[in-house]
Amino acid sequence: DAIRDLISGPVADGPSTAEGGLFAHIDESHQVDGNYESITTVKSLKSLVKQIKAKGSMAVDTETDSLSIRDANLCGVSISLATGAGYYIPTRSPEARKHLDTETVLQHLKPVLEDENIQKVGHDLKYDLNIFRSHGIDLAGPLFDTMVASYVVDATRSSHGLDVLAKAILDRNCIPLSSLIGKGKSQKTFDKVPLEQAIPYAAEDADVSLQLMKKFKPQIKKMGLSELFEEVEMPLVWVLAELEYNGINVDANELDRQRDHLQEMIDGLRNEIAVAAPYPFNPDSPKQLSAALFNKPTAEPPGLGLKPIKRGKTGPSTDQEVLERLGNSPDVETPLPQLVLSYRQLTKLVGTYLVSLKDAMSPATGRVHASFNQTGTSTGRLSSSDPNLQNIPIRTEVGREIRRAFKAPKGRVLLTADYSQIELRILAHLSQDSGLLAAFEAGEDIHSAVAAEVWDIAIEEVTPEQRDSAKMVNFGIVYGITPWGLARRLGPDASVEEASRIIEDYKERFSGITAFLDDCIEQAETKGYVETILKRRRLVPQIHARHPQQRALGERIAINTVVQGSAADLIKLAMISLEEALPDAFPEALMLLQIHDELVFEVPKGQVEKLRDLVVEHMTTALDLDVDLVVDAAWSPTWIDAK
DNA sequence: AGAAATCGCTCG
DNA sequence: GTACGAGCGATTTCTC
Repeated sequence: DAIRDLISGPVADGPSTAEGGLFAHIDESHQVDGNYESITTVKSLKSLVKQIKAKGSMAVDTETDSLSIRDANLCGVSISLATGAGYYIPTRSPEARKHLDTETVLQHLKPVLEDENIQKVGHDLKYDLNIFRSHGIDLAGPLFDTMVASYVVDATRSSHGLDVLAKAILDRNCIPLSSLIGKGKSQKTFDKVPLEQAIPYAAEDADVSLQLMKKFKPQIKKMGLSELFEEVEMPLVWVLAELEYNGINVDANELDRQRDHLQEMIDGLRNEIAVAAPYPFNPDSPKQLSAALFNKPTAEPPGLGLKPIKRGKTGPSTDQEVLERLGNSPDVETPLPQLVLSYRQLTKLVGTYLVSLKDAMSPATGRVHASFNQTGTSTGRLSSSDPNLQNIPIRTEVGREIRRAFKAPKGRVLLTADYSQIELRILAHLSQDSGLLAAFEAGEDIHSAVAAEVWDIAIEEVTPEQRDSAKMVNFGIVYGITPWGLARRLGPDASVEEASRIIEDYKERFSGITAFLDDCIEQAETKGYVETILKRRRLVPQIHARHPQQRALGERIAINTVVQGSAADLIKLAMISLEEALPDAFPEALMLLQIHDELVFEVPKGQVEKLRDLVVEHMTTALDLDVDLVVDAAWSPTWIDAK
């Protein structure tokens, strides 16, 4: 039935390009190093399936004609069962007569792919999982994802790409994909690649992944990371695949309305900027703006002669802080700083969100299917890209409006559930600081409670300013506070000495925190790495740097990674247990997004309160900490009102 | 012409 | 030059 879907269903034909032969050669330095064959008959396919069943595990990889899971067509499946060998089973190529069709191939592979007793080894399996799913195959079995394995072993690697790892760990040069499909404008899709080239390239990927697994598996075990890998990161692969497959519904008309509205205001601002400018310049260019503001009137080009406030690598900065200070300065007459601030805010919204979000909508589903990357951060957090749905505006009114375009389908609502003060609660648990634990125990407003301690006053006496300052301190502690950094954020008039005093008082009042921070640094120094609550590791080589500045960074990294990474561990556990509970309890509910301390679901309106109870329960009990976990939940047809 | 670096801004 | 962790768009600079 699912295969019939594939043929007559909504899956569109891949984009076609007319290029051919431009990159037909294979570079000599990537000599094929393995016994790689294609499988093009039912007989040999059946034989392979038999081997897979006997072996009980398989390395697998898919080739497709698109990176976007929702409109990608399968071009072939690679399988490796033994190091140095691999098979490519083409399903879509320029030489269709020479091989089996997609339906036949999947029909024969389905029993082993869906066999929960056959382990699946692969690189970035989340992608293959979704490709199979969109082709009617529900992959099953224990996973070993070599991309994630690399991440668990060393999260700070600059790349966890298969080719990069092959070079670094196996000392092997893989055939570059670009040698098959080209790059840039003339890039073609994999279905246009001749079999002669596709076979060694594709089979090699499965083989190399299998070889990497054999390196990583003992290493993970030796490092004591098997539980993190098997019980958290591998189960999470399924969850993230689900998020990406689900996508989130976006109202294109709402995006267009907002874009048109903002564009009118932008046009107006451009005119005002032109009037205020000493000479015509491009307001999108920081360099030209810098010249317009800070050049002497006699210089070329002529500027307004304002005094630079800070400088970057290439010249005076024109960032938000600088423009705000200029705008607030009584000696500055020009409206230019304020105009550019508004201009930047609006162009940011139009360019980064309104336009690109609409471009990202899948024609097949009308939804946006972002990537949730499992190996993108050094701390254990997820990241999101293509598009990034973890940085949709919320802090300003006009920005927040964008969330109005995120809309549940008819009859359904979006449910958001976010941890309250998660990093400070983690800090309280890890440090066992009596003051912080007591403050959470009492259910007090945490920033006011800290302010009361620091200034030695009753909590009722805390002024809004003191609370704001304490809030800055609380953030700062988790980031690895410095007097200079705190002073900057306390306001334009705050001195470093003042900030130092506050930090001293804080550290005295919360001595358990101080000891914890010192312990993080000491761990980094003695072991070379720090650990989160689930034993996730991050190497901190900066801790032994000779430059004091780099070393100070190492200390801040050590502190922040333990707290931020532990919070990431916690929500990952919650996601896994929720994803397990959902199909039975709420078969119509979908998990859509994770935003570091928040989860977003879509559910029929009538079920939302029951779902909220389940979500809150799983999130608050994901780990048993010495502080209570508090989760705030809200729902609405649109994201903007789910607050 | 395309890649890489820089700047600035969005989020937790 | 400075608080931690990310991704992305526009411009500018570098490289082929």
